[in-house]
Amino acid sequence: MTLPREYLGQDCPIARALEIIGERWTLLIVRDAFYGVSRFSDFRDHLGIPRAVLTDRLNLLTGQGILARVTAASGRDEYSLTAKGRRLWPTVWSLNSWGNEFYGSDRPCRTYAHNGCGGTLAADGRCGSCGVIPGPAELTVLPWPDAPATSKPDLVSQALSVPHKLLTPIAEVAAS
Amino acid sequence: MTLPREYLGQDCPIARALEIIGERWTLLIVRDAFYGVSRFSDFRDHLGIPRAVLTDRLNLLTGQGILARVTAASGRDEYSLTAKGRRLWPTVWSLNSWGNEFYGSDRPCRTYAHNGCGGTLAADGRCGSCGVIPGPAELTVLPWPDAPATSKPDLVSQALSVPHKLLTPIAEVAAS
DNA sequence: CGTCTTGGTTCGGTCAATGAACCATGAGGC
DNA sequence: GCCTCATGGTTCATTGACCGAACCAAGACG
Repeated sequence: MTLPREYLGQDCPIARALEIIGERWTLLIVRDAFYGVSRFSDFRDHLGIPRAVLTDRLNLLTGQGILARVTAASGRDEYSLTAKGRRLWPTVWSLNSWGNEFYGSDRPCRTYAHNGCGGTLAADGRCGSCGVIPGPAELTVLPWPDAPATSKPDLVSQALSVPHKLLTPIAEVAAS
Repeated sequence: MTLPREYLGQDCPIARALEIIGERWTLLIVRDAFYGVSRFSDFRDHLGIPRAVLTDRLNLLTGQGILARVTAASGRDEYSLTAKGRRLWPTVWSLNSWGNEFYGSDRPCRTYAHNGCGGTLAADGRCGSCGVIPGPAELTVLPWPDAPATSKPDLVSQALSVPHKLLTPIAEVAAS
């Protein structure tokens, strides 16, 4: 039985990469992992993905060593990006940049700030102030200026309504 | 009726980008367009994609202004990347880089050379000699060293068995 | 002991992908 | 003109992935 996800006969690293992360939802899960999302229910609530599909994708990503699954002391499973997963940041950023350039005009969107110098990330991934290309651990995602606080009720949307360092866990938000 | 390709409710440029180029085959078509593939039959032969799906994807990509369709004097349709499509190079490159880093060990793969200085492109997209990050128009794709000339019979594979500048049309290969 | 949360699995229905067959147009040979 | 082939599709039946809703098991909590 051949794998259903396979692009047959493509001796190409792009095809190989897309076999792993090219399925529906997969890169959005990775994006949320960069935001610090780690729990099944938070992925579920933020993405609106069917549970069965989320189970499948999390198993695939952990099986490929992109996410690491740890059962926390509380008994809840937690998922976090491995080094291999964090190497997907250029891909995630390039999609963000392209989507923002060609489809972001109708609505302003989140921006990314370089932790050290406070500069804003430009389309090419460089910090607008100091010119370096920061990795995800050096970035803070900022809400768009006129973000309505009531945009969405889920924990992740609430956590991202204030500046949030990438790769740091989504904190429990105190009831307002 | 909601669009089947939509990620509902995601106010995010990444989700927006994936709605357009996140479907199966789409980014491989874009990759081939960077290689200079322009004809329906060449995409078909190189990718092994079902005709109906290729029709659908080419219509989608031209509808979104990523590819431009021109009916050549010969009567054949030709597809080429627009400026918006060429802005997908960072995404394509990042996937190539990630796939090569984590899944390329079993088999060496194509490398990319910077036209000006001849340096080889590193994983971060920089030219190994001069340090700039070249765009696709400044790159040449090189076959892997021990490439068997008989690897695949289709025109595109043959054209890529010798060094080939990106974005230049796949030339007719003279019979050997 | 009953209820709630978490993290799933199962199931029927729907929709997209697949491969094979069919078709329309235009070019070239004769 | 007539036949044939290449190109660029469309149509169709089958398969498989995605979907939402329902169900389930284990642990926390009262």
